[in-house]
Amino acid sequence: MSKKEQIIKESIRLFSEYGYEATSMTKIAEKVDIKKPSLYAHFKNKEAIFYNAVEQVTEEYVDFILTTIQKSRHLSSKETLYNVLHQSYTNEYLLDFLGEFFYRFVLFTPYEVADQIKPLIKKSEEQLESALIKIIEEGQANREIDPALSSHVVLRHYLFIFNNLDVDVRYYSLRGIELEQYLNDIWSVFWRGVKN
Amino acid sequence: MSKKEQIIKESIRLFSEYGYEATSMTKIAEKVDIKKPSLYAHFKNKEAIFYNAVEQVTEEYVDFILTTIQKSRHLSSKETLYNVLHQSYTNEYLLDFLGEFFYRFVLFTPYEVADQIKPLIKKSEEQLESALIKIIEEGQANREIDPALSSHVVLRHYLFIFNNLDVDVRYYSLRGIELEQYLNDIWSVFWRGVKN
DNA sequence: GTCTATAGGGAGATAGAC
DNA sequence: GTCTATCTCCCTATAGAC
Repeated sequence: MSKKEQIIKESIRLFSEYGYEATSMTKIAEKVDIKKPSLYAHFKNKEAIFYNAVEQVTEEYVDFILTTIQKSRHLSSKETLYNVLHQSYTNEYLLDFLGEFFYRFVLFTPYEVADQIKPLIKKSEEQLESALIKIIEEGQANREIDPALSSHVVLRHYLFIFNNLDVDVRYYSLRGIELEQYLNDIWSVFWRGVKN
Repeated sequence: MSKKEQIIKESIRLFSEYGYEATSMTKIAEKVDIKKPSLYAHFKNKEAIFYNAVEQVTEEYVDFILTTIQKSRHLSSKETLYNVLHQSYTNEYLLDFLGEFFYRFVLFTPYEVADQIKPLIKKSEEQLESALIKIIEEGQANREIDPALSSHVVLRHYLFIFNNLDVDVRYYSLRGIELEQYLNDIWSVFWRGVKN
């Protein structure tokens, strides 16, 4: 792994744990075992490191979800929707590094870099939404999901769960069986609420 | 309003907008029209200001919810649960100042002050949960809510909505009719999912 | 309680040798 | 690309006069 890649990798961890302001260039340099000024040979400034970190995280995040959807293509809409949730929350790398970072900065974007990173996040959202709405509409065509419901209402609640489970998982430090139970509780009410 | 109260009031706004680290003592001092060192006549340090801010926000937040529940006592469980959500998200003060602050620091507590403020937040959660579980169990006794569901599963989904709507409202900048629509979409799937 | 002045430290960033 | 040395700025916090 090149120094540049190492810097991104370690900065993702630091930014997620401490936040943007509280992550100093010195700390990043220590993690990749160089001195602070050497960072500037790889990136123009701290904002550039952050931008590259966001870019990598959103790409990996979207890739993971789209791949999971692909793999579930032969299953019912119910199973696909459940799998996407389940896989997202039982994959440790996704949960511990990408997810932590993604949600911290989606929710509370540092002022100085907001303009730069908002387009990156918006793009990732659009990719996910267009993949999910297809599955929901297929489910309605199959009569798995109540066709009387607007597909956008179903998508809205699903995305609501998808996005915010992350918040709860982190907040309550849910792992293993507890996480599984939590996911199933939330899912069961959702599915009762949309099934045909 | 005393200077001390002014400091808390303005610091709540600043902390919510910029976060803990990015809110400096100088900015707080400017907002209350004194010089930075004068702040130290009122509070020991920045952490103390933050602690007092959290304390005030959690108290006002819980008070508001418990009062709303009280006022809805003569209504059905369905109406009470809906009202609590609706009132919380159509009250501007709650949404713009208390909510913004509360969720920012519930989700991403600054390292240095985490140990101090976590008990404050935990207490507020417990107060809300014990009030809500009563309403849900009443609803099951009345046959409004499916008694076959565990009341804790219902509470979990309700709290999930209650807590995380805030995240979405802020993220999508939902206001007025859009917010109303969003709330109703989420509510409709939830109620379909728990009703008898 | 409020001020001016300042200590002391850490931040981001740059210059220039190797 | 990496380093040492350093600049400049802003931070929290304190000393001490009024």
